[in-house]
Order: sequence, then C-alpha cells, then structure tokens
Amino acid sequence: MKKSDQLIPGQDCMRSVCPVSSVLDIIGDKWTLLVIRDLMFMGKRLYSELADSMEKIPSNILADRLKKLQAADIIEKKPYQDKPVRYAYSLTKRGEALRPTLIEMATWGNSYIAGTATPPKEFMKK
Amino acid sequence: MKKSDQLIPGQDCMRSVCPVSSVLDIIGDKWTLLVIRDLMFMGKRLYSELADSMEKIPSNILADRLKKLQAADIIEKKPYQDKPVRYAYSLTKRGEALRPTLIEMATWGNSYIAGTATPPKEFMKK
DNA sequence: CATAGTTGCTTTTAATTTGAAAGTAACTAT
DNA sequence: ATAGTTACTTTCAAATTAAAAGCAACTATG
Repeated sequence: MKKSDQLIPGQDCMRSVCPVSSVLDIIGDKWTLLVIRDLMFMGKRLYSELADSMEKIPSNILADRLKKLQAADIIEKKPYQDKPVRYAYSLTKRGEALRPTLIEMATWGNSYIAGTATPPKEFMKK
Repeated sequence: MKKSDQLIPGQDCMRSVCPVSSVLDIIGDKWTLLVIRDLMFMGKRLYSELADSMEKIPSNILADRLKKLQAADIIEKKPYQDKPVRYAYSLTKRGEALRPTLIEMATWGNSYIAGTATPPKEFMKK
C-alpha cells in the first residue's frame, strides 16, 4: 500500500486515531454503505438508479452522501455523454477496497438475522 | 450455523431483506461499533470504562446503545458482585462474531486514512 | 456520624440531522 | 406547445444527538 493512496482527513474531523472510528467518521450511518453496496454489487451508476433503492433513500440524503463520498475519494462522478451532459457514478480503488468489509457484514447478517436474503455466491467472493 | 442463533427482528424495523441494510439497522451509526470495539479489543467491561473512550461518547448515548445492543443479543450484562451489585458487560457469541467485520474495517482504515494508528498484530487475527 | 466521592445511569434542553414533499433547471419527446 | 425525465435543491417538521446537570445507591474518610 502506497502512502499516497491515503486520504488526509481535514482538521478536527477525526474523532480519534483509531482506524475503526476513522472509518465510521466516513461510513458510519444508516445510508452511506447502501449507496456503496448499490455501486459495488447492484450495477447501478446513475443518480436515478441509486435513488430507487430497496430501502427508499430520500433524495436529499442521497445527494448529500454522494458529495461526501466524492470528498472522501470513495466514489467518482464522470460525464459519459454530451447533450445533455450525463454523469455516471463509480467506485474508486479506495471504494472498491471496501468490498471485504461489506462481504463480512453480509455474512454476519445472513448468519444472525432471520429473514435476510442470501446474496448470489459470486457476490461473496473476495 | 443454527437457525436458532438468528435474531428475529421486530415488525417493520427492517428496511429491507438485504443483509447489509439489516446489519446497518443494528450497528449503522457513529457510536455502536465503538462500544463493541471497546468490549472486543480494549478489555473493557464496566459502564465507567466504556464511558471514558478515546472518542468521548456522551453518557446518554452510551446508555442507549448498551440497551439496544442487549436487545439485539450482541452484548449481555451480568452481575459480578453483591453489595453493591455491580454489572459487567460482555459480548455474546453473536457479538464476538462481528470480529471479522471490525478487522476488515480497521484494515481499510489503516490502508486508506492517513494518521490512523496500527493496532497490535494479535488484534488483527481472525 | 457527617461529608465527599464513585458508579451507573436518567433527565433536560439546545443543536444537529433526517425525512417527506415540493420545487427547479436543463433538456427530450410528442 | 405541452408533458416528461434527470439530477438534483429547498423547505420545514420530526427525530436524533450532545452537553450538562441531576440522582440513587453505596463506599470511603475524618
């Protein structure tokens, strides 16, 4: 891992030097990881696709999380056509690297929460 | 994994059948996983020990999260002495099973967030 | 025995965040 | 000309969070 891959958090936005708390400062809420899940596993790329999630994310929350995830260099937004200009969201390398975390969470959920759907096997491969 | 280990979530407290979102319904906030971290890695057991975390968790939030984690059968509270009666918190089997998730998060944090402390090697072993 | 301190919370109140709904700008399609 | 789509932003009420103070039960000190 190159040091240059590391994000330098802004002043006072880190609660402590603990890596777990620093990760939670970025993804520690009820919605952020669901946006990442939709980009990582569900093949979504457009705002409208992300907006119609199973969990019905509010539009203002989605816009806010997309901004914060770009600031954290976890996702990026690229134009993919002109007239009208349209943008596609995608995971950066840093965002893609969250895959093992999401897989562990899904594994725990399937093991310990009744009624959760088991994802396709290929989703669960690191 | 026995089906009997699975928690059956209350009516309408699950946003969707997705295991990731169901896990976030339980631990998806800025504080819950830090309480679990302190029990899992920091050897804390008492309310007062949990209350003086690096991140300065507010007392009312700690009390609230301890209640919710007990309800989710992720931690338990047991008396360990009389006069005065004192309680120790500890992880259940379900709570202990979150270890790989915390390890993956810490690994990501160390790789991608500058200034995070690297935990002792033995903390990172599954 | 009186006072001070500790533990494990609860209550109060203000600030922040969230969510539902409506609004908007730019463009396309009929 | 009108209606529809995309990608958001704005508004405002409701819920959550945070800081601080309060409190009940017990222990330790002079």
